[in-house]
Amino acid sequence: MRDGSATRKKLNRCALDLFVVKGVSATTIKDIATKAGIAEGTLYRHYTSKEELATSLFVDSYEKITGELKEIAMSSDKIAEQIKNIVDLMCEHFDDDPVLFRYLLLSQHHQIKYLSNEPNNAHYFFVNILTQAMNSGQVPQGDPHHYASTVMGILLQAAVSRVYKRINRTMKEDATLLTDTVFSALQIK
Amino acid sequence: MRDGSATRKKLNRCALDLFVVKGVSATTIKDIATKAGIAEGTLYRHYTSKEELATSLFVDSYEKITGELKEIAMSSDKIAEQIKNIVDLMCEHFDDDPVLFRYLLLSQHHQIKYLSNEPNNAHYFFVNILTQAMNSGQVPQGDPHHYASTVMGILLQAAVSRVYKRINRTMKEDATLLTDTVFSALQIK
Amino acid sequence: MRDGSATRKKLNRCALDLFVVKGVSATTIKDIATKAGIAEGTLYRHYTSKEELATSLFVDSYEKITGELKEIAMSSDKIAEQIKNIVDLMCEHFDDDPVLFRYLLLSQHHQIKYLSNEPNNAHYFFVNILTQAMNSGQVPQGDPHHYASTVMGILLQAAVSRVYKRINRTMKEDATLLTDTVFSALQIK
Amino acid sequence: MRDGSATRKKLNRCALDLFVVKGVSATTIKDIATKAGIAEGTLYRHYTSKEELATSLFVDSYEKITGELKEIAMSSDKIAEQIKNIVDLMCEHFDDDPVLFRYLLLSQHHQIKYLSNEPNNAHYFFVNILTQAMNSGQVPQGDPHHYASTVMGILLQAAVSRVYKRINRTMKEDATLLTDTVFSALQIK
DNA sequence: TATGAATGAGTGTTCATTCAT
DNA sequence: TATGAATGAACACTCATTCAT
Repeated sequence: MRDGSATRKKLNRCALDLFVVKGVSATTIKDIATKAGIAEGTLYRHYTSKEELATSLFVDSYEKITGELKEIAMSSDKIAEQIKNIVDLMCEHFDDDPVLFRYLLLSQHHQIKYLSNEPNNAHYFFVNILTQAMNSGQVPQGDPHHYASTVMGILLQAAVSRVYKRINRTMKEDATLLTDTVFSALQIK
Repeated sequence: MRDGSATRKKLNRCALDLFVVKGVSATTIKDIATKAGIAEGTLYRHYTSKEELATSLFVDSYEKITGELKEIAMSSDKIAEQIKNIVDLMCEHFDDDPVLFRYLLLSQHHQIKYLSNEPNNAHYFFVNILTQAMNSGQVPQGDPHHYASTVMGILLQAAVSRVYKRINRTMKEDATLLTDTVFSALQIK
Repeated sequence: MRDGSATRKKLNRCALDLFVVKGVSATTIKDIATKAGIAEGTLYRHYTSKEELATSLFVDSYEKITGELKEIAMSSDKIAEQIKNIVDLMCEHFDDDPVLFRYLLLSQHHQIKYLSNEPNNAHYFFVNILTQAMNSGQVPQGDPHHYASTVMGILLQAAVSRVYKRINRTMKEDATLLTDTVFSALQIK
Repeated sequence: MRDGSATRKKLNRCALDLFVVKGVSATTIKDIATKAGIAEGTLYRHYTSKEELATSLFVDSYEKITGELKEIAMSSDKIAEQIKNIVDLMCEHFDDDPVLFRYLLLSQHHQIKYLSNEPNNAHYFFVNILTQAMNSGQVPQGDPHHYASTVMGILLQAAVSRVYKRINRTMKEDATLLTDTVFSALQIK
């Protein structure tokens, strides 16, 4: 499979680029094959359908990131540290591959049903660590879902603002600013 | 039925419902016609194409809301009042027609190019009022784009959290909470 | 039927113009109605279908002209006079309404089956008078179908050449020239 | 079947047959596909649209014939020889593929705009050689457009008469007769 | 593994025709 | 007689998928 893995890599990247720009259903197999420089039939050596390709791109990355988030959560029990580390992680991921990040944002509504464990998503992850932080008095009492929604909103919209070039700094450059904004919003410290 | 205005209303509502659930390109004319109880050809008496229907639904509502935002901005020069009124307005819109609101959220990435005036969108609206507030010392110095992104993130994600039933209160019920969260995030007052 | 006859006249003329430019099947009811300034449904007060309209326009004029040709044939038994009169008649018709004439030319292949009497068409008309002329020694012996084809070819192509502006004189202006050309081709006189 | 050239050939022939009998716009993709024993989508592997197919069938053959006419024109400067060769060529083409010839006749009015060089058509070809012949005294003075129209009319109507079975001899059988008729009409020799 | 011609169900759209007004 | 909104069958065309090579 020396040959196949290079083809698959090119395939994944080209599909991703097109999915982000045109959307999954508006992207055709022909589009992908042409851009990747392969024949249309070749795609079916790697995926059983376009849908499987789209889902695979989403699930693989989403679960990888979610896994990293969980590790971070367990590395500390101070909410300030946890949030700082999460913000750093997301900034790194966004700067590393903004197209992939954007795909995850755009696809979530349609793909989320394919996750191995639905409530295992980012929102519930934040609910968990914020509930713990509330219980240990690090965050004022309140609805943990409202808090989780607030954190995610601030971070995701920061990414969206970069996609639309409303903000031209990297995420990493604003990591501290974002962390502080989340702290303020949640009245931490 | 001499004039087709009732037909058009039914058409718009059914199309909207389907677009939100399945996405625009996955929704077929047949889907819409069947749900609206009209013939497929009838759609074309009202819109020249499915695309025009999708765009029209977006642009009409988006520009209506943007217009209301502008009025609010001019009704006061105190940022706290402005934000309170904006939050109230968005809460009302969401509760009034969550499906429409969700459509606006989902479509923005593909439809935004059809707006009569692109930088006339919500992000730039917030940039403007926050810049004024910064100049008059009501908000600490900082990047107005970061502030705008933060406000939008908090409000939009609050809507998203309701769409996914992570939060089951109405937006209106949380209007004060949301206003306060925005104030905290921006260190107002 | 004071009102109806004016509508019908406008209808006929607009349909004719469009049929000639775009062809019958490429012309839509909407095209015709718009150009004639009437509603789409109104057409069906006058004709049962688009096909009937197209056929009616063809048959009415074609049979009128064929009738006139027959009268000419009986008005003399000298082939030179007959041909001169026929050429004059066709020149007049063409100059009077080139669009109608062109419609007859273009439609003949598809409409000819609707004529009340198929072999009653122009070709067989010429065959008849030329056979008579051959029998009375006014034209050299030969295949009357070849002669008929030759006469029609010369006259019809003269019309075609005007349609395409390759010749800008009226047909009438060339009536004598055309008559003489036919005489030469058939070795009359 | 690795290459689609056999499919394309069958496609072209079946489309041609149908276009001639029913007209281009009345012929459906389904008609063509069924007759050719292929799937509807297959047509689009060879042509981008029905229109392109229709135009391609016309232009390819028309320009091939025009090219041959030009060669003939240069092979001699005696108008009698030129005309004899042209008539022979057209007779051969007609007898070889009457359906194609008929398609060229029927389509010319709508397709002529797609020719690479409009005045490069048969009419202007005749104008050119007849003008030369007039200048060298081989043909009496006169309007070359009238002469060209006459030649084309005689030849094309001879073909039409065969299409409608008014004349049942092949064109080739009448080649000499047609040549002589043209000579008479133009008063050559 | 890779190809790309072929497939055919399904799509958006058209348009002749109907009918309540 | 005239209207024009509504119809729905039919159309041109698309595209995910298959399969012989």
